[in-house]
Amino acid sequence: MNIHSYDMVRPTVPARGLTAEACEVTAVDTARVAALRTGNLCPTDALRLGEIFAALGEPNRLRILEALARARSLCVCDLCALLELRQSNVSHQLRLLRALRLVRAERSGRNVFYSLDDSHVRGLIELGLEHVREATG
Amino acid sequence: MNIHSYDMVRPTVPARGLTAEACEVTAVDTARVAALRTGNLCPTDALRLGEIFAALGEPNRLRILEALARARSLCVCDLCALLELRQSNVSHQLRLLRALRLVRAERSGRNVFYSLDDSHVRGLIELGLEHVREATG
DNA sequence: CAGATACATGAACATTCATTCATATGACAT
DNA sequence: ATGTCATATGAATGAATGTTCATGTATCTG
Repeated sequence: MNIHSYDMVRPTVPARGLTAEACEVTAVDTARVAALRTGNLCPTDALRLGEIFAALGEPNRLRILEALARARSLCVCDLCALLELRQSNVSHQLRLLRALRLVRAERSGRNVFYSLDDSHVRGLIELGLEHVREATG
Repeated sequence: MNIHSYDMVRPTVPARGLTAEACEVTAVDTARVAALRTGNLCPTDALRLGEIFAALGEPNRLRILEALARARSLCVCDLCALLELRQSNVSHQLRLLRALRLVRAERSGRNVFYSLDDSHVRGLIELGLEHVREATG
């Protein structure tokens, strides 16, 4: 995922591996495939969706989001302390999460407090946990 | 995310960047941080959860899952044709998705048909899309 | 203003990981 | 058995990206 396009500049080149490739397979149910092609997820939605999941797929970002889901809001230094991560690291992750509108920043004096900018994140984490806990058994 | 541990061998070393790090911050709300520490997401759940999201965070895997969500089941070659990906590529992705119990394989003659092994995946995709479509506006 | 604190950011580095090629396995037909 | 088709897998490689260091910016204090 071209996740480092968080400077809000959408990538102009197709994401890695999304270039058209030859399909070397012969026994294809052509009709079915054609039918599925219509009703496809539109490319930009697919791209954004992938970015969201990629953001959640990084352990430290996930921990940040999970922490913010429990605490209503936390400043950067509290996140550093809680997660035992370098301030620089946390700031970089927060920048990405901000760009994806997953978190929101609010300045208060010298501190910047972050909170979830989205009700869906909590839901995604919970739904994911359900799967994990079922699959583990 | 240590996603290439899909040989079902859980990594014995901590994932990248999860090693304990010094926290160089001074002005921490210690009480609050301590309170948040309890009730934390347990490490193994966090790891698995990250793996799930990382799996969904890769464009081609996401496209595979989205295709399987619409079609009830598809063989590898149909997936290749639909997504215009190399067979080898698709097989590798499917292997990962299998290991995470996101898809299920069923052999039928020479073909192997894949389907979603999990009701949550559909939900995760839908929830993610909701966010994307809101945030885009 | 000078110094300190909290956070942001750029560049560099190290690692992960997606994709490909080559090849192996498994199933069916002849 | 031999050949072909469908899929799986190992190794290699190139690109993406997480983390760190060094430094910059903003806010408060004295």
